[in-house]
Amino acid sequence: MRKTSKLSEVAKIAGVSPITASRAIRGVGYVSESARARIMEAAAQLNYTPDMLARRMRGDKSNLIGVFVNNYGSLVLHEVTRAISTEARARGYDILLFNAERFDSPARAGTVDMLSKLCDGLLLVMPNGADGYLDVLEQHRMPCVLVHYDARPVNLPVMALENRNGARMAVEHLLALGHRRIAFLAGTSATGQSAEREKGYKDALRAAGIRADASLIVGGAFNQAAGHAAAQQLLALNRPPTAIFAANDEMAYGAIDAIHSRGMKVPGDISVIGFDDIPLSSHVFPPLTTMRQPLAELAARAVGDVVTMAQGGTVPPERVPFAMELVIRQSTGPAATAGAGQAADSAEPADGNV
Amino acid sequence: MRKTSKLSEVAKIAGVSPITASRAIRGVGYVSESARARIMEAAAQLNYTPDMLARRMRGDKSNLIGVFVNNYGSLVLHEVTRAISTEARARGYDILLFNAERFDSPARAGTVDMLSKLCDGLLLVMPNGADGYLDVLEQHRMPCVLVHYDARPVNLPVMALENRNGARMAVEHLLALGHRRIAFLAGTSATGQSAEREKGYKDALRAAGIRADASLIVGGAFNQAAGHAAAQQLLALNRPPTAIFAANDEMAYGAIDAIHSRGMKVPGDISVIGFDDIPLSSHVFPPLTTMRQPLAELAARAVGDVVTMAQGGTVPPERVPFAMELVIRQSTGPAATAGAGQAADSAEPADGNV
DNA sequence: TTGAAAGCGCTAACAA
DNA sequence: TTGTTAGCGCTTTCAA
Repeated sequence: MRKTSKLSEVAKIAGVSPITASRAIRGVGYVSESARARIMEAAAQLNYTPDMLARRMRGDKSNLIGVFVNNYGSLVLHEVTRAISTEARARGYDILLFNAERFDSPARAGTVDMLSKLCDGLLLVMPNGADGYLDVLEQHRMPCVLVHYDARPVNLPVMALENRNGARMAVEHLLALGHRRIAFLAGTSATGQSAEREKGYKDALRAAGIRADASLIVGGAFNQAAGHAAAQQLLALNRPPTAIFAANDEMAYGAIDAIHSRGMKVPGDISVIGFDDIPLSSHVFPPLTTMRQPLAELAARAVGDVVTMAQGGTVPPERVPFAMELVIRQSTGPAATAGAGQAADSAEPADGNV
Repeated sequence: MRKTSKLSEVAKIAGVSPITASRAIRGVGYVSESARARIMEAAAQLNYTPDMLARRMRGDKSNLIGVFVNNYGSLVLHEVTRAISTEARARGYDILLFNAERFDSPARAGTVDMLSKLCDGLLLVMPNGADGYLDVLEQHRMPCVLVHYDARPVNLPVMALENRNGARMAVEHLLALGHRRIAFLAGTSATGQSAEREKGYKDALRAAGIRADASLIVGGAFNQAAGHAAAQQLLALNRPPTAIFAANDEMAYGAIDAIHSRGMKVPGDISVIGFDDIPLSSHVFPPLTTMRQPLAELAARAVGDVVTMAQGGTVPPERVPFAMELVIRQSTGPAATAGAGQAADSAEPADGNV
């Protein structure tokens, strides 16, 4: 029993031809009761399972949705994937997660190609706008939806956060607290999301009559280490900011660490606001004020759309925007006096987190 | 160019037979220089990529390692997967992540089967000991390694944490701080890990001459919600514990929340220690004391072993143990007085987290 | 140096 | 109701 049994073996035992066995097993077409019984018994005895690879090579459905990502490490990505997975299973599809780093890299080309053949549809999560694979996909008739993408237009359905508007809301929250020197911690440029968030940041400053200060925009990657490094750089300025808007929650964590390790307090000395609202943000210290993304709705729509396409339906290649919501916790507070160079007064850590 | 081009098309353009084209493209066997040149040009022109599905159906390598998991949601799992991914790529393999919930569920059977055919090797992360698929794998000659599994013996290589010993160390830390009423927050029974940790918990108590109190062992799942619920139950006891050992970090977070929302302090009123040391544990409040697992080494060994098997080597079907290390942060402190029913004195929150 | 035949496991289309 | 033929895209004999 070490090797998988094949249809022809089942057929031989049942004393029929392979195609008859195939029919019986799939429950398609005419098969006499007696033959069916014999076949099913033989199949059970041999522990037969159809070879989906072979089926798929013929062009049949696999009921699999490929989720292509560029970075296993990210926590937001983890949340997005989880939401997608839940949604897909609810619709009878399973998820195959593949980390390509870059879909058009020659080393992955074959695999990417194979997986797109294997899967009924594809979800590209946070794809790199510079990735040539996007163009390939436009041309293929492969059902495909982009998620968390806000870069150059692509002729495919795109689920995008309202990055610009959300960022603007975040900065407006800071402005309302009296902050004037507000820094922006930028992420990577890959998906275009960071650039949009930066635009929103500038929108808010402009509307408040504040000139953007180039030295207050730093960053480089959507992770903790980058947030930490960027915050350190900001804290070393002659006139450090009194508030920081991080392009995502993970960067915010890093910034908070950097502030703490300088002996300063959040939000007493510096306020920090993030973006995404991953579940952990209510558990870090201090609980993070951030912009929440409607993860469940976004995943539902994304999966719904690929499934529709996979089943032959049509989905317009439009950008579908999802609104962000401000979640106020305890990492933001009123602006202190002027420059927050030295540890000033400590503020209200408030009560425990839920 | 919408459909993928096939070898026969390349061959036709180059004016050779498919098999010759195949040879040229794979760089195998004799092909005249002129033919080779024509073929390569045709391939480039058609943007040809070999169909790995077809190749694989003939039994060729895919350079893919399938990682089967039961639960996308878990944070530990996320860390494990990330480590595995890094390690695999370093060895020239890519990872295909599949969430089966239960590998032997009839609904997944076909997919699981196909994926095991598709991949050169399999890594089962935190598999369910009750899963019949484990038996199937024993019989297949499929290269396969279990990771984070500590249940019934299986005739396959298993990477296992020193769950029992690690748990004992955790509880000993609590004992050394003067705690006598120590609770255990159990996880799910699926992988056997929780049961082993519970044994270690009892070992430590026994060695300290303390009788285990059944009412102090509660739990049910390896997540925050379960930790929260379990802690609430403990806090409602007539004589609540002064310290809690959670079967993993996520449960510990939940427990800390429950304690906080009762208006009590950690570790002032109750100490909490976790298990795993996921990166976030140094960022929660208070920074979590926990047992660190040697993630990188474990992943390296796991991947190394499947790869060895995939390449024809042999790996003994042994349990490979990995030692845990106590990481003391700020969620554990000296036991207060007797019963910690009411909020007693607040303790040392110490300085900021790194 | 090249190609024809055969087959991986399965099933649609077309007989019988 | 059952079976034969043919083919998905590729590559390993074996022969030319």
